[in-house]
Amino acid sequence: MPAATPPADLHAHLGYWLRMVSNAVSHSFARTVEAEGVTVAEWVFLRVLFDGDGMAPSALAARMGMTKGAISKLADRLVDKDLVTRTANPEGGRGQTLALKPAARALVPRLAVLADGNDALFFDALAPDEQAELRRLLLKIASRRGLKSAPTD
Amino acid sequence: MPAATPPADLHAHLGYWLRMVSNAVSHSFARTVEAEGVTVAEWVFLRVLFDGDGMAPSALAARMGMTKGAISKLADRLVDKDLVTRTANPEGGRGQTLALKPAARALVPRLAVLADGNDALFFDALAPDEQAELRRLLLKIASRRGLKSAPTD
DNA sequence: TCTCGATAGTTTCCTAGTCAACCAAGGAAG
DNA sequence: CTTCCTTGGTTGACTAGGAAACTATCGAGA
Repeated sequence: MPAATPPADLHAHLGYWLRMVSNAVSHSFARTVEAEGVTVAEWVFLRVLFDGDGMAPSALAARMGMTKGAISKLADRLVDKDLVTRTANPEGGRGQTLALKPAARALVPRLAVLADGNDALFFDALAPDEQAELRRLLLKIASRRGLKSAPTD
Repeated sequence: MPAATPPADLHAHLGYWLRMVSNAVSHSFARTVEAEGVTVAEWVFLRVLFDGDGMAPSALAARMGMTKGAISKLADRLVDKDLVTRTANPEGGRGQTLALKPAARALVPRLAVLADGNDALFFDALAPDEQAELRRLLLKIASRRGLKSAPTD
């Protein structure tokens, strides 16, 4: 009888390559936005708030796929940076509203440009039709698995 | 003149979808291997050591794309779990050798099965030729950007 | 043979998350 | 009206990793 089959190589898994490329893209983007004094999670936070300004933390948590606790701390940081306001429900109840300050509203478009540039940096290695194909495949997996919230890490 | 063009939507970026799918795959895998009492980084560590047993920490760091510090701590944990031995250079010098203990050698194939299963869980949403295409595209990006070390987070 | 620079590993500090316990505040059912 | 359950948000304990300072060793060149 033959020797036991060796365990699958790391490189055999699509998940491996996905993680490798994804990490490289995210890491590069993190370095880039650092110049604007912001983290990737903060960028997502601000971008979500840019449309639909005035959201509850819980809504952001759902939208960003993070826990309430993480959003709470993230909001703290952004308030400290004078980018976001946190206003309690006027009727004294619970529930608060997070909204962008003007500085953030001015910042988001600049960050968007950086995001575009970072995307191009990696995906311009592919021809336009290949980019479209990659998008299609990723969306197919995402929809099959019911993924909907934004990744941030 | 028209209103200023709005900043690109989060979903417009390929990096967004890449991160979303990658995170989902990794998170799912993390949950899975948890049953074997191991983290994803530990799995990669053990798998790398499975071939080429007896490696220096620095070699592992390079191979896994992690810092020396992270490897040092990772090795600590695995030694604590009785999966890895850390032997100092017999000649008293610096440089040490990390190697798998029998328990780890038995564990790796089980983890490999879990890795196979996790990959299938997500990528079976694609037809075989689509899987091949996805692999080709990811490899193309990885090679263009000179990515070579294993991702672990 | 000294010295200095590169290399190997560890350690400390920091960041950014999760998880789970907690503290309201609402609202429904009795 | 009151009791309880649920929901919104904060906090504290914990984890994993990066960066950089630190320690120790090796080796090359004067």
